Amino acid sequence: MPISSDCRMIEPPSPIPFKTPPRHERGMRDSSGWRPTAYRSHTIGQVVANGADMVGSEVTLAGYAETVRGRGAICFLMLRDGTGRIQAFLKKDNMGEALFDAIQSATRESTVQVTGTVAQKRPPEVAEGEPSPPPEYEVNVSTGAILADAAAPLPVGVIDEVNVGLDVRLDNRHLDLRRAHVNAMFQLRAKVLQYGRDHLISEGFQEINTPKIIVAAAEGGTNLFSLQYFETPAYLSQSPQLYKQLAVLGGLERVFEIGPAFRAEKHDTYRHLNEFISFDIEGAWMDDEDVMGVLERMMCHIWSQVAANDLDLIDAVNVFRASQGQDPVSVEVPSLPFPRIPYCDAIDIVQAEGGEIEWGEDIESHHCDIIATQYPGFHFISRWPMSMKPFYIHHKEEERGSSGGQLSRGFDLNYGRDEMTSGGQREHRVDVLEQNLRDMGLEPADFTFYTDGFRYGAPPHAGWGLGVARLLMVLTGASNVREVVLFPRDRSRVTP
RNA sequence: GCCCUGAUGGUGUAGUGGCCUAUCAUGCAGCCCUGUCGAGGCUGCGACCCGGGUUCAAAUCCCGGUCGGGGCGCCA
Repeated sequence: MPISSDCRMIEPPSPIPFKTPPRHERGMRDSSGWRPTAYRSHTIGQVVANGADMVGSEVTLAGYAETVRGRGAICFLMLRDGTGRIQAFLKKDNMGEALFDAIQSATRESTVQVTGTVAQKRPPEVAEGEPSPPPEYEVNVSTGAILADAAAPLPVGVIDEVNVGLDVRLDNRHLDLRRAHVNAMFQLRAKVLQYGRDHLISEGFQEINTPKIIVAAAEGGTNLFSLQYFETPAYLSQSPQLYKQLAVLGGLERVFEIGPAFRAEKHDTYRHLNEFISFDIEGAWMDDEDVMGVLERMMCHIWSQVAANDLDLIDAVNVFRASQGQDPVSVEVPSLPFPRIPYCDAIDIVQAEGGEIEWGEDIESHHCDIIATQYPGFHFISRWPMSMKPFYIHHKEEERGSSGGQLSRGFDLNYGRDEMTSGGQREHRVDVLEQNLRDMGLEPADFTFYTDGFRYGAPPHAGWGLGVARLLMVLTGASNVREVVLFPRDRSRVTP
């Protein structure tokens, strides 16, 4: 369409003269500090928030055509960008007829640029006795351009209330993301990572990055994806475990990493993916209790910051939930400390409620359901049997379980039935590490890539790994991790 | 890998052997309308996952396949 070739380019940015209240509209970004760009003089959010002061001034806006209501010689275009939503009012008399017709017949979700003057919108008719809504503002368009046409029909409706299957949504994630509640979930994800970072940095942790292409497993157990690294067979990392420990051994004291982990397991559940983002920390001179403290303080910080700053995003999620007949989610800041349930006590709880489990067996999901009835929020399950933990977990000889089995300093953080975090104090004595390997039927000579790091002095240390998507599930009420992962990778999905 | 369950216009659905030339919503297309705002009115468009079988007759029953959903297992 020739019209798209003459879209208006904006002069270079000037200082922003606005004081925008944060988040004027549910789920929209605060753009009060955003500068003009080549394609717009203002964000829609800036005009919506400052409309009263801007009446009569000319603005150029750009966004997605959410709806186009043609009325013959006039036309209402609801324009949306990531910061807000505003009505553009087009009158055939006020602009070129070809442009008017082009915009009036634009398909939904086409991107459109308009230039016009800000005006107060005529108030909608309200029923007798109803209060008039607060004044709103619109743009009386004098010129514009269609930047990119959207094909019709859309595979996923952006404002339709029809519920769309997850598979169709993920195949069209770029469109799915335009939906308010989905967009809000990913804003929340960024906030959770931001607040988590803020908190760890405030406790002296520094951010690191570790390699994801490795030659040997950083730890045993799970299956790895193999690949060819030039002439060498290699794998994708399943955990930063070894590397964050080496960083601590190297004197970085307190480190964290937010990065991908890959596991070639054929699991197919709402809470597992084959590529996921793991939020890991490791700290020197710490034991399991110390890092549990870091974790619960971080959780508390994240939840209280979301409660203070981002409830509009939660609201956006709840609006959608209400349309689907689901209960709203709420942000209840957890109190400190989180309950600590030693493994032995957890077994007692499950047994007392009729669950079948013996000391030394794993606490499975249906057991967690039982525990969660008594501890519905965040809770630690600590001091697991050494036999159930990897060789690098620390133990103290004298700490024995109710049946006499060796306990470890490994712990999990659960919420409800789901495991959020696994962590523990690490074994820093190389001779004990090697004995642990032998106890588990493994050959120390096969693990020198790991144990060699411990031969030159090692601080006692501890750490944990947190599944970011699982945390988001708790915060947003999502029932599947795929909801809160942009482009999830599971057993049957490698695209888009 | 196991058990259960499902596949109908672009999307979400109704439909338990003949009443299906397939329901409804949304969508899409066209027309009318110079202030709509969940716009409205009118007219259209568009679907039974694939292959085989049973039957006079299959969206519907059977078999196989493909692809989903739920539960579980596997999973530091």
